[in-house]
Formats: sequence, structure tokens, C-alpha cells
Amino acid sequence: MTKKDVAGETPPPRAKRLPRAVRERQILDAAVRVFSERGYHAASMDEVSDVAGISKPMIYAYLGSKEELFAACIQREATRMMEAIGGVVDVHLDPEEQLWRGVLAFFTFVGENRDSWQVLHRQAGTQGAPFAAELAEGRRRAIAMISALLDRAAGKEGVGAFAEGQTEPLAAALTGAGEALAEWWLEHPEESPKAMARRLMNLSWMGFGNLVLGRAWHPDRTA
Amino acid sequence: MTKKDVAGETPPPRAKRLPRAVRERQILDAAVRVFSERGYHAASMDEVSDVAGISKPMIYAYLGSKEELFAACIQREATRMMEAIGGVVDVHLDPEEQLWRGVLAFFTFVGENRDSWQVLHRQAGTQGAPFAAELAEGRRRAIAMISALLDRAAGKEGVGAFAEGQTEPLAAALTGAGEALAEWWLEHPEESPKAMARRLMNLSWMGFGNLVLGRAWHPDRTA
DNA sequence: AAGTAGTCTTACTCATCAGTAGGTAAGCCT
DNA sequence: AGGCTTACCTACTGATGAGTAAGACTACTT
Repeated sequence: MTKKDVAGETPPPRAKRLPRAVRERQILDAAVRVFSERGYHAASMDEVSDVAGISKPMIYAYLGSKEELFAACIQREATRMMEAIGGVVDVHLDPEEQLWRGVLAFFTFVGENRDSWQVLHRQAGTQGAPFAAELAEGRRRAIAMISALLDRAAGKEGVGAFAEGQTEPLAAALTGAGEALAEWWLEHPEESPKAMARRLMNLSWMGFGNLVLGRAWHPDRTA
Repeated sequence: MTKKDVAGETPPPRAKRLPRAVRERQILDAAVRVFSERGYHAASMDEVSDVAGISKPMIYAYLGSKEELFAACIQREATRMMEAIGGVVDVHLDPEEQLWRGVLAFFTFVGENRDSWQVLHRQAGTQGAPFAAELAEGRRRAIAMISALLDRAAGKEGVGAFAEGQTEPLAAALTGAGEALAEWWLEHPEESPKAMARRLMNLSWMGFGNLVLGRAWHPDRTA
């Protein structure tokens, strides 16, 4: 046995004749686990069915093909995450406070849902068109959200000029930094979500803070 | 034909009886292309052999198994990239100047080697242990390099305190931001490497700049 | 009790590759 | 010329894994 058994802990209780909705949840839970562990291609439907404690044809009956199953995973997890973050952001608040809350919610979610995170971050991005599209859509929404926030921050400070068409790449960079920090976190699990969030704020906000005030960095400024 | 043909432009000239070293280069070139296009698992050795204009057994004879071939790709491209960046960084320079040069070299390399970048960034990270290790090693070196640079920057400003054990995650975040910007760049190819590099500097250095001066962001600072 | 709708299984088919066996032929030495 | 090495090929094997056919069991109707 070269491959580790993904199940192991929870030997499928093989409960009988459960309603469809319940089975679908079980299947999705299993699929997220297996996909996150093995990656899309290396994951087999047989293993998903094993972990879910159900036979393979049921998966095809309920969720369709492997592609459709994976897409369903992405969508469910992306929605869960966006809801977790969206839930704490209040448009009437200070942009800085909003960013802090969002970032904190992000790290809290990742800390509590490693598998979801793996599926979204590592797997979805690297597979063919259908998922990349699905994922890109979610990321685009996140970036748009942050980008709008930065625009508002810039506007509030009365220095909106720098921002025209510039906040989007910066928002992209910020999400990238967040993803990288989440990655780093996997190897330093002793850190709290709050500590991680603070790191990202220090990197980004103190940087953005200066940009917002019109203090930009440029090449030939060097001493 | 559902799959796009990865070759297409360059119909393999089928030159005959070339020396081994040349063939190996051709095979690696083809492999990088196919892996970057399809991803590790979806790429088939048959397609690599097609694109390389050589038969499959030659690949096995020269480069070994599929895993070994992929590992060889990663190593070659990672080395090329590290050399491109390392070549412009001079330890005697100002940290800020060093960072600027490194960042610029990074975007220049990515701009000129999209395929290499795809293989390194998207594919290598998501496959099993052997490659993740190979890749993590490269990334670790990059992060260590940046981390050391930040330490020096902090020391130079006489505010080394904040930096103890703190620069590594920040360096990780910086590389993540760089990767995300490179990704964003793929959809906005009209941007110059210099413009991309400046974006990253604005985000990171202006942020780091404050940190270095002991001006850190913290949660309950909010207005 | 008999129909029927929904749950669930075993046991296949069939395509796709990784990897190889066993060979041909071209250049390069004497 | 004849041998020897290296480049190169066609044509297989064997495993894995997506997807399905065909039916069995259960429980809820009427």
C-alpha cells in the first residue's frame, strides 16, 4: 500500500437508505476531502465513493460526471467562503476597518477549512477550462470587492487620482499575498488567524496607506 | 479533434540523427510546453514526443520516466529563473535598490518565458510529493533571499526589533503578491515589465518602508 | 396486496496511457 | 569491407479508472 488511506478515521457506517439530500452532502464532503488530498486527476471516483460510504453509481446518479462533481465542490466551497467573508463586511464602515475584518474572516475560514482551501486554491486553478472559469469567477468577485474598497479609500482621502485603473492589479496582488500567507501558515500552524491577518495588514495597508496619500514609490527615487 | 494541437506552428523538421545533448534540449523544450499547456497529469508522453519531433522510447532512454522528465523541467526552469534574478542582485547595494532590481528581473523573466512560468507556478505546486519538494526548495531559496534582504533593510534603519522571525512570512507574502501580479499580467499583456515591477514595489516597499521605521499597523488603531 | 418511486449494489465495458520489447538503420571506426 | 555504437522506430502489454447495464431491495402509497 503506497497510497495513504484518506478515510481511516471514519469507517463508513454504511447507514441504509438515506434521503437524497443527505447523500449528496456526504458525497460532496468526501469529494472535497479526496480532491484536496490527491488533486483532481489523481483522485478516483472509486475512492470518493469509498470515503463517502456509498457505491459509485450513486455518485453518477446524483452529481453527474467527475467534472460536474468537481465543479459542484468548487462552487459550494467558494460560496461558503465568500459568505464567511461577506458576512463581516459592512459597507458603511471605514475602508480600513472593512479590510481588516475581511482579512481576518479570510484567515479564520482557512484555518477552519483546510480542505476547502486546498481544493479552491491549489486544485481548481490548475485544471482545464471549466474549473478555471468557475474559480476565476470567484476570484474576480473577491478582487472586485477589494478593488472597490481601495477606490473608496482613495476617494475618502481625496487623492483619487492615483487609483484610476490601478487598484485592480493591487487588489490581485493583495489576494496573492493572502494566499501565500495561508500557504506559509500550513507550515506554521501555531500561529493564530489574528496574527496572520495582522501580517497581511502590515504588508498591504501600510503600503496602500501611503499610496492613498499620494506617496508612491518610483524607480529613480533611490538614495 | 477536441484538444487543440500544442505544436501547430513549428512542424517538427524531423532532422535525423542529432547528438544526444541536442535531443535532450528539444525534449525538455517540448515537455515544458506540453506540461504548461495541459498540466502534469493530462499531459501525455505521446504528445511530448510528437511536439519534440521524436519517438517516445527516446524520451525514456534519455530522460527516464514521466516523473523524472517533469522534475528535470522544473529544475531547469527554476535554475534559469534564479540565475536571471540572481544575476542582477548585488549584495553591496542598497536593499531597496536590490529589491527593485530583483523584482524587475523577475517580471522580465516571466514576460519572456510564459511557459516556464506556468510549469513552475501552476503545475509543480499541485502535484505529488517529489515535485512539491523540488519546487518548495526553489521557493524557499527565493524567500530566504528576500527575507535576508528585509533583515538587512531593518538593521540598516536601526529598527531591527520588529524583524525577529517576522520577515519570513512577509517575504512569503511578497512572493505570493508577485505571483498573483504575474497571473494578472497574463490577462493584461500590454503592460511592461517595468510597470508591473513598479506596482509590486508600491505595494510592498511602501508597506515595508513603514514597518522598517517601526510604524506597524495594528487592529485597534482604527479611527 | 400489489404497484411504484426512489435508493442502492455488483459486475461489467471500453478508452487512455505509462512503459517496453525487439527491431532497423545510420555513422564511425579500423 | 566489416564490425560496433548510438540514434531511432513500430507495435505491442498491462494497469488504471471513468462511466454503465441490469437488476435488487425497501418503503410508501392506494
